[in-house]
Amino acid sequence: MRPLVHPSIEDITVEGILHALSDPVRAAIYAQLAGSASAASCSDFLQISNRHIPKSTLSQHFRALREAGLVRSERQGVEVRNTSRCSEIEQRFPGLIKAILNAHKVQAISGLPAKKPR
Amino acid sequence: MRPLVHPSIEDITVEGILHALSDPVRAAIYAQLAGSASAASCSDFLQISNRHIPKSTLSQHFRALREAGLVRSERQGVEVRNTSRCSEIEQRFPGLIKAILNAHKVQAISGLPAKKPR
DNA sequence: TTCCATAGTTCATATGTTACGAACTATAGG
DNA sequence: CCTATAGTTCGTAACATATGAACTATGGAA
Repeated sequence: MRPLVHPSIEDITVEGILHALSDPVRAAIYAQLAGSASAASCSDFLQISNRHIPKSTLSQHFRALREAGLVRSERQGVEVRNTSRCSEIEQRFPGLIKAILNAHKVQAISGLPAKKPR
Repeated sequence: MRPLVHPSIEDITVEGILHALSDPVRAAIYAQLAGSASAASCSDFLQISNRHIPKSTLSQHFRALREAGLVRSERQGVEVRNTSRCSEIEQRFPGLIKAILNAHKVQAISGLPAKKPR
């Protein structure tokens, strides 16, 4: 099995970041990771998605995030802990991640059903 | 021939924007349009690219930008003038476009070849 | 009006990318 | 060594993209 490979900070591209986060599943995973600042395993998201996303697909999504340089994955015992590389990316592309996460938040709020007046 | 179709501002999604701008050609076109604030035709970019990009491909790129809600295209005589919808998007997703364009600029300066993500 | 040039779109298709079940690998704990 | 858990890899079907060829739209000239 190949070792988990990560791009160095200078090999991270805007195109790669945008492509990775243009998928709603990956955006949700990344928002979770970046928001909580704590590591999370692949199977944590299997639970969150209520097992609607096959684990092979989830594994590929994590690989995409990893290869775009968005997350760092490290094996810890039987599972793989993923942490966001947001502080590194913030250094290279200031404001980018914050703007994208905020936009996703705005969109989530706007998509909510209008509240019925009482 | 179908009329040029544009999403209304509330139908524009972050995913759509990120996907559209994750392509280096589209990102370059959009940066040009957003930067100059003036309209530009499809064939202007044919010139700029030194005809290395086929016009059918360019046409599809403009369609992608249009359908993502990033540009507005209007026929004016024989050509189609494209303008950036950045002020509308700024209202819906504050700071998003600026952060992305700035990140592309940072990357261009850092000298990395704009590689297309898989 | 007919013809032509320019600008762009659409179509067919070849090539590339993604999703997901099945089979596999890795690790920990009996 | 056996089993369970966590995740990866592989094969392939479904979907997406790039591009040449054919088409449409518009304006101007003959």
